[in-house]
Amino acid sequence: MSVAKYLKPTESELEILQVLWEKQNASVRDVHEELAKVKDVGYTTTLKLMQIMFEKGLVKRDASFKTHIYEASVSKKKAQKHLLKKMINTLFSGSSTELVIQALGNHKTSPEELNEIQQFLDNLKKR
Amino acid sequence: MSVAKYLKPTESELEILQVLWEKQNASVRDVHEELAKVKDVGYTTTLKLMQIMFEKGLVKRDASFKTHIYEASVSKKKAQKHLLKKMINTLFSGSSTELVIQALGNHKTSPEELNEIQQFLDNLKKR
DNA sequence: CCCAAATTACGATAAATTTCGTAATAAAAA
DNA sequence: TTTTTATTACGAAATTTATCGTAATTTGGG
Repeated sequence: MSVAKYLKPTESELEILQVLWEKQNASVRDVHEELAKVKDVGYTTTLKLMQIMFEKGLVKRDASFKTHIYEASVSKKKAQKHLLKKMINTLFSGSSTELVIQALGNHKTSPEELNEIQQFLDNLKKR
Repeated sequence: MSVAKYLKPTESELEILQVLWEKQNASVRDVHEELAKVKDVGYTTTLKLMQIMFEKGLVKRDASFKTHIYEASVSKKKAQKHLLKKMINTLFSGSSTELVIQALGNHKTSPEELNEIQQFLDNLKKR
């Protein structure tokens, strides 16, 4: 196996993970109501997706009560790290510098944020 | 329509675009041989995918000869811009700074590259 | 205890993606 | 010209993802 399945969320799965990362843990209804704000989708669709995610190991759940409580089994940071790396490799010839420059160039970044990044760079160089 | 289809390449389509961006233009065989280096896949599969990409408008092709010559119809830069933006929104709460720090933190970046980025930042601040 | 409301389980279907075999076509070689 | 070789076209099947209706289950209220 090249990469574990839980690091390859689909679009819909990622949307659900978003909610779980934000709320820490949530029932299907909680998640569904968040999704329903921005998406026209049925409750059982969300339920089914979350059940599948459970089978894949993408989420954990506490089933001791009628209403199961779900939680992401991958941290947001880990997912970010993995997907970012993948993007750097597939779209930026493996160069994180290229990606950084692209990211800063395309989006308007405030002076405060630029300072923050510069400070971060300075710290990196010190090591 | 929310987003044009050509900005939503699938995994396999992205692999093919990689090759086309690198080679500028290429026949199905050219592309296939590149893919075959890293992937076990049949020739007609690559062909079919490229035909579908043509129908979607993801690639252009010159069919005046028997062997059609393909070319990406989206620039690498444009695809980078779009997919990066999408990732920032879905995974980094819309903050490019967050993404940048994550990207630099996770990958070992050489002092030369760090300097390059700093220079880039300085130029950004001047405007 | 029984019922109503909410939830999960299940299964079927649809849609999109990926795969490849076979046939048709074109070009090059003999 | 005939044969061989390479390529494209076509269509079907397999796989993955997304959708939702209906049935079964659980639980809290009356």
